[in-house]
Amino acid sequence: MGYTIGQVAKKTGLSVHTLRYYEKEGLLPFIKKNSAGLRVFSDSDLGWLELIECLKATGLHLKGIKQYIDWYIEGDSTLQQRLDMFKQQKIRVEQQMAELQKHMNKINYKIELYTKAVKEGTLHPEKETA
Amino acid sequence: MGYTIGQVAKKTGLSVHTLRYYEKEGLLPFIKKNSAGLRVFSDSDLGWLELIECLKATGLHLKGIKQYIDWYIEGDSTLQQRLDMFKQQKIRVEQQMAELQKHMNKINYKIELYTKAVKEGTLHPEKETA
DNA sequence: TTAAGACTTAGAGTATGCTCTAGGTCAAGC
DNA sequence: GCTTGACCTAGAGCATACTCTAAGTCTTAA
Repeated sequence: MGYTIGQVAKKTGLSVHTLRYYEKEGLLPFIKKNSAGLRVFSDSDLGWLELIECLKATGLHLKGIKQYIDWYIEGDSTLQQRLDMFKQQKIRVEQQMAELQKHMNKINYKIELYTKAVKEGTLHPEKETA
Repeated sequence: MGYTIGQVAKKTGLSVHTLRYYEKEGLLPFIKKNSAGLRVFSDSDLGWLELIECLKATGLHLKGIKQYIDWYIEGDSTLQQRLDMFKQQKIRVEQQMAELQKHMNKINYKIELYTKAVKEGTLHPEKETA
């Protein structure tokens, strides 16, 4: 039930460097080291990495993620802060989804436009810029 | 039908510095300058800025955006490349949407979990890590 | 006519998030 | 015993995308 840093790198797609960097930044405070000083990642550590990815991908910086982890370590006195953070994050994701849909519409329009243009061999720039 | 750089900054939320930076990087090659050397942004330039934002927000780097603009300038011989780029971008957006939905699920789960925990005054860490 | 305020260029500086290097330890296999 | 390969630390270096500074111009209004 323990993984080396190399195994975790393969599993997650993160580099060994990045994993060490995350630990240095306080994002992986639960990793054990064995007698030889080697990191031993547990399944729970993999869970933390998943959460880090989730928060990062939804717009939180490493600092914000560290804040959450610090709250987690602090214990039950920070439950409300953590809940608020996830609620805030939810709002962000909803905004991101709406934005993404708008961008998708624009891209679909461009695909239509360029599909026609490729067929005709020319784009009429007086009708379409950008 | 012309805007100063300051007006465009206000309209778009980008900084004056960023607008000049974009121009320097070749992302705004159609901006005119008046006799005093001041930039005069047209509505078409605002359109380009919208497209830049769209491509940036969907994962293209400024280099990739510049590539598109260079193709645009090159003319009809690059119609296929431009179409392919938008198609590629569409695939990316679809992936991003799927990812975002997964993250949303995780966040919703956390909100449920922490809502309960706040009510009860404690989170049971043996059941939930990260 | 002079001061404010928005603009100009060239180029330096910064924040974020890696990414790599140097120099070293340790365990396994030939 | 020696090499290989994965690991270690500390710290330097890098890419991206800004962000700011210095020094100067131009327009407008008191």
